[in-house]
Amino acid sequence: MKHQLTVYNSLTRKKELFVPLHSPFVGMYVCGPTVYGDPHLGHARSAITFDLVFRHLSHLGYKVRYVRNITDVGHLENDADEGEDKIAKKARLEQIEPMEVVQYYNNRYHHFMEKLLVLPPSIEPLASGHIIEQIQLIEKILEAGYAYESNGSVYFDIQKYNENYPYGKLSGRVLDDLLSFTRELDGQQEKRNNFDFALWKKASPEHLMHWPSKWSEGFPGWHLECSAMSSKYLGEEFDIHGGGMDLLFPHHECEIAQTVAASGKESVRYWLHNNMITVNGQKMGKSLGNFITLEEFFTGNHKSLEKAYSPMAIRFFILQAHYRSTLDFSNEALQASEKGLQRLFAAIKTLSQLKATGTSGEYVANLRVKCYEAINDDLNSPILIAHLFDGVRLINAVNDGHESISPEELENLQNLYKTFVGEVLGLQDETASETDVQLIDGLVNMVLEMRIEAKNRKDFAASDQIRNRLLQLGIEVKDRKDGFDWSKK
RNA sequence: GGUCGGUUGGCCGAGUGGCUAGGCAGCGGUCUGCAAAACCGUUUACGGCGGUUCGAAUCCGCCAUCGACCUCCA
Repeated sequence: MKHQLTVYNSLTRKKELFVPLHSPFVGMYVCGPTVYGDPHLGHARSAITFDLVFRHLSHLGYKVRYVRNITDVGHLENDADEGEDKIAKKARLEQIEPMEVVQYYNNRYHHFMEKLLVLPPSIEPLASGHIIEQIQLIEKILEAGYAYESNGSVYFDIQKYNENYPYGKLSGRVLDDLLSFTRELDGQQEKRNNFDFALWKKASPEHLMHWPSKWSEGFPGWHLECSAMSSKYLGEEFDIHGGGMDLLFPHHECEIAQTVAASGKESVRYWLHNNMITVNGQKMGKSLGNFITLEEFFTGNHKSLEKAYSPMAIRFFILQAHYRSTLDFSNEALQASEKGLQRLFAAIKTLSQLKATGTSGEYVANLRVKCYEAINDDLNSPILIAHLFDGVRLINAVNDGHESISPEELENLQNLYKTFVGEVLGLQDETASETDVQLIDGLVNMVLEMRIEAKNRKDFAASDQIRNRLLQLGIEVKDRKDGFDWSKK
C-alpha cells in the first residue's frame, strides 16, 4: 500500500509497522458489546476507535474483513450464588425471554452506532449462534490435554499450559503472582487451581440459557466465543484483534491460551486496545455505576449533563483524544469539542464556496503530508485534527482576501477535507439539513403571515403575488378560515 | 501485594532531546446603526528533587500522587 502505517501492539508494547499477512486483505476482529444493557460512552469509544482503524485501512486501499461479535450468551457474575448467566438474570427480572432482551439491546446498540456514524462491521456473529464451534474448540483443547472435565463442567488447565507456553505474556503477568492473589469465585471446588477458567459450565436448574453437550446441559465459558468465531471467519492466523483495555486480562490472555492450546500457535498479529473514558478521573463502567448512556447524551436527560450533545459532538470529542489515552468526561470538555467541531464544519462550508484567486505555494501539499503522517502514526487522530484546524486558518484567510489560492490547490484542499474529515474521521455535518428544514418552515410561515396582513388590507395583488411566487418555488398554499396550510409539492 | 500506565497552562488534550501542537475559555482587535455571530491576533505549562547533556516536558534515578487490571466490564 502507499503509506507506512504503524500501530501500537499491546503484545510487544511497541509501535510496529503494519504489514498484513495477505495484503491487500486485512482481517480484524474486535470484541463487541454484551447486549444486556444500553450502550454508554465507553462502548462508543471502542466502536469509534476501531471504526477509525477500519475506515483508515479501507482508505489506504486494503480490503478489510471486520468482524465484531455480539456477546449474547452472557458471562458469569461474581455476586450470584451459583454462577448465574447475566442475560438470564435480567430476563427473569423482566419476565421476558432472554433472546428478547438480547434482541432489544442489540437493536439499541445498532441504532446508536448508526447515529455515531460507526460503519457496520463486515460480519457480526452472535455467540449463541456458534455453540457448535465453541464445543468443537473445547474438544480440541481437551484432546491436546490442556483442559479437564469436572462435574459436568470443563476447565482450562493453566498450570499445564504454562509448562509449555508463557501464560500471561500479553498482560505481563506471571503465574506465581496470580497464585498469590486470587479471589474466591464460583466453582472453585471443581477446579484443580482456582485460576483455571471455565470452557464449559454446567447450567444450574434455574438457568435459562443452556445447550446440550457431551459434558452437561450448560453453556460455553466466558472467553471461548472470540477464539471460536475469529478463527471461523478470519482463519487460524489474522492481522488485528481489538478491544477495550479492560479486556486485556483475563479475557484476551485466555483467548491466546485457548487458541494456542487448540492449534499450537498464536492467531493474532497485532493486539490493539483502546483506553477508558473516565469521570472525575475514574473509569466509566458498569460496575461503578457511573456510566452515562448514549441515549442520555443525545437527549441531555441525565443529572450530570448540562445539555444534550449531538452524536457528532460525541464522536469528535472521542477523536480529539488519542485512543490509547484515558479521556476524561466533563460538560466543559464536551462543549469545547462541540464548538470546535462547529468551527471546523463552518470552514468546510466556506471551503466549498471558496473562489480560487491567483497562485499559492506548497501549503496544501505540505498539509496533506502532515495529515497522513499523523493518522499513520498509530492512528493519531488528535494530531490530524490539529492539522485540519491549521488548514481552517488558511481557508478563512483566503475567504477574507488575506491569502490567495490557485484553482488546483483549492481543489486539492477540498479533496483533503473530504478525505480526512468525511472518510477517515467519519464526521458529517448532519445538523445542516435539520437546520435547513427549520429555516424553511420559519421563512414560509413568515411570508404567509405577511400575506395574511396584505389580505386584511385587501391588498390582493400583493397576496396573490406571494402565493404565485411560492408556487413557483414548489410551495402550495391553501387558505383556511382561520389561517393557512402549506405543503411542498 | 503484583503488573501496567498517567501527572502538561483556567478546562480538554498532543508532544520521546533544541524548531513555542490543536480545541475551548480569557484578553485585545476587525467588522457592524446596536447587539450577536464570524474572522484575526494573543498571555499563562510541563508533580517534586537529583542526575546525564552544550541543551530535557521529552532520557535515567528517587520521592509524591492518581488511576487501570488482577472479578463481569468498551
